Amino acid sequence: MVAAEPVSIQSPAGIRIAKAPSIATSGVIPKENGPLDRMGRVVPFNRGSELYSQLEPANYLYQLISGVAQAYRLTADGHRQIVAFYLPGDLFGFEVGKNHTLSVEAITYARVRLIRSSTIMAAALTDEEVAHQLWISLAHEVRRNQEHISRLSKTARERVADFLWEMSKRFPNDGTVELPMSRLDMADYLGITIETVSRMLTRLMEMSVIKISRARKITIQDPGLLKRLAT
Amino acid sequence: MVAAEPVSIQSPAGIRIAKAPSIATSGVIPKENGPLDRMGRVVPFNRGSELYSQLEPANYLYQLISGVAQAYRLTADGHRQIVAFYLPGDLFGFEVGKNHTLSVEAITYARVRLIRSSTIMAAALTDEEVAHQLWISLAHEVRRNQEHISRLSKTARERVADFLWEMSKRFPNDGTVELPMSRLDMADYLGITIETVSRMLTRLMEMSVIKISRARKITIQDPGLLKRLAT
DNA sequence: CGTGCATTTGACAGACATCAACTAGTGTGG
DNA sequence: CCACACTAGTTGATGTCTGTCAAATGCACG
Repeated sequence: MVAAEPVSIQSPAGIRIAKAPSIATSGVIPKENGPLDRMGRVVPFNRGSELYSQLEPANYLYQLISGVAQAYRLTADGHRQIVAFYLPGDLFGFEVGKNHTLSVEAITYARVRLIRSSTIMAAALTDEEVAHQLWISLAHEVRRNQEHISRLSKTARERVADFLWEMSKRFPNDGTVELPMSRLDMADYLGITIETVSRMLTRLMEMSVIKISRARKITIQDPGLLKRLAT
Repeated sequence: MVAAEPVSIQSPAGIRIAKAPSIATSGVIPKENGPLDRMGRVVPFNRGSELYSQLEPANYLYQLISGVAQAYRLTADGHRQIVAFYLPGDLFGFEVGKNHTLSVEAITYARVRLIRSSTIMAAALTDEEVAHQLWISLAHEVRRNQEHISRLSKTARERVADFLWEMSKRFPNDGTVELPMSRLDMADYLGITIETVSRMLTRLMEMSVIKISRARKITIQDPGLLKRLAT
């Protein structure tokens, strides 16, 4: 039962969040009132702590209540590929085999609902709402992955522009985005280097497409052009 | 009812397969005896014909019985990104919205089981086997997409090597692979140009990792090295 | 007000794309 | 059945984009 009690091991409630920058990601509205709300239990994770790890047995499904998490894969040669960012409402952790193939870590303080796979599978057989919710969540994950695949065969500028565009849609705080992730996270997600990410952001700024107040606080000044640059 | 009767419009039974090259993809063993075998109906598609298209209403789920298909997205600037290759047994076509976000076309003659989404969803609520099969298929698609995301942040040589490695696993004809797709298809899947695909294949051949009998008939001579080159 | 990490900027090198020409394999028509 | 035509695939020369290495700057926290 490796993953049975992640809280007590990885993020004891009450511990202050280490090195948390003053980022208002907590302002993201948690998705509410799904049919899963009464299942499982909610567990808090501190920034940087792992929800689960590659090769670990997969017995739970995870629903993000608040905060942001990232799923990544470490290759033998030390490279890290971030496969997805998870936002409130996202359901993840389904596996075809017995074990997880990705690691997932919280990149901000996050509250996560853990539900036993067996429990949810049983519930889906009797409760149409649960089945529907599961279906929608999986289909969403498939679609986001497909979009990311498209993103990864674009130029660096297009990837960065597309990334900002997606983030501005997923964090609907008018035209300003508080990025919860570092440049390195963005780079590992977009399959480019941090230097290239930085350069492309600078170029977008020079083109007056965006305004960079602080490194992680970015305002979309010309959404139309940004979208077009994302192709 | 755009997609209601694809056969009669797109691939009338009895018509000879246009320009079919002498490729033995029909040798791939169709997956057998799933719980879906009695649902829907089986429809033949000729090489090059569309199973469904981007923006079309999504009312069906598709299960490939035999042959090979590819899912792709066309962008405004004319670029084509192939998101996935589907092989016998694969289930696809689930969408979160009302319409498809990808187009899917057969790249060999293919037999495809079409099942109404509403039918299969209803069946999943009463039949545990159907629910399980659906779950497994979706999870497989998620995993394959995740692996493709990893693939797309590698070097060209690694992408090609990884591609060959995957194909040799998915078409288990001992060490020889009959590729059903063109170099252009491979390029659009791997996010590189046909010239680069060709050069990397040549390099792998020069390294004695593979042997290229004909352009699409490739023998893996050194599986260990191929896997290592795929990183 | 420093200290340390995150981010940006610069110079240069390497990988891949592009443009162009050539070769080989496949289907067609005599 | 063979020759031709056409498309698919390969190879070469060159340019551009992105990676790499190095250094400077800025921001958050103590």
